[in-house]
Amino acid sequence: MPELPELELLKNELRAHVLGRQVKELAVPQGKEDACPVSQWKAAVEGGTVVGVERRGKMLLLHLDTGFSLVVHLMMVGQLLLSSLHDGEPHDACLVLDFGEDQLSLGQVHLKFVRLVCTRELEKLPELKKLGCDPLGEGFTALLLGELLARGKGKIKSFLLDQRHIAGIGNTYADEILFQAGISPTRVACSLTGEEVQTLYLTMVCTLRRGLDLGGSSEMAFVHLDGSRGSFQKQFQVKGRKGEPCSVCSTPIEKMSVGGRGTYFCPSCQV
DNA sequence: AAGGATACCTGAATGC
DNA sequence: TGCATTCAGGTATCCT
Repeated sequence: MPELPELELLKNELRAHVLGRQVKELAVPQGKEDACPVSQWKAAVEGGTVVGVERRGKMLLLHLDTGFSLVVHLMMVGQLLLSSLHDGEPHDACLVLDFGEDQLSLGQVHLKFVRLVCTRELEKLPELKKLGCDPLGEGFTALLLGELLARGKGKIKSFLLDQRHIAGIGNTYADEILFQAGISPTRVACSLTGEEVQTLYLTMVCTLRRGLDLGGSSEMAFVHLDGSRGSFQKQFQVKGRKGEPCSVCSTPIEKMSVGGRGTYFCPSCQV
């Protein structure tokens, strides 16, 4: 599942490879034309140069000097591939940015999760407006996390997944973070002690950075711009490990449903 | 306003 | 082999 670290890696790769390049053509493959106003999009994108790449939560933003920005959410299975780096099979693209000698293709995701908007109007976009703070951003501190948690009446796992509070954490990282913090996924968010908030803050930042360092998690579909996979999934302590002994106390890892999401945890370490 | 339940979407795995 | 079903976890939306 692409979550914050995976999207952050893609952002860096896009900055390295497509920033400053001009889009010669925007191609919408056959069969996908009905999903977006093709001629409007072509007019807004073609001839434009990529002048900025940003990540907001799990969304990627490509800013063009035409005054428009592409806003993309990869959902669960979306992939971005750059033809000059990736020599495997071409995938089922729904959108292709053609830079002439090189093509960036967006695949496996429905065009309804791609937005083309005026860069000036960007902050009005509801999907962006609702996003909470970024756990790897400058302003994110243990103090701020504590203030957010104090307002949370639901379970801590659901709190972490709610993009309105903190943007970028998904089901996989949430489980790993809570395991590292020794906090049960069913604890009520506002019940965490000051010490637990501090621990949660540190493990959150640490786990996300670790995902970054290991090239992201490719348990399912995530790949880099060149098609290569990350390796963080090999380091999971709880995700997908139901029945296996906990790495700390050897108690079998359990699975339950929290807020309708599969949740792995150690019943002994996490209280 | 916030949280819970539900629906929809995709690919993978499973069953017949 | 191939089709239908189920599951998974993203988001959006409705309801309380």
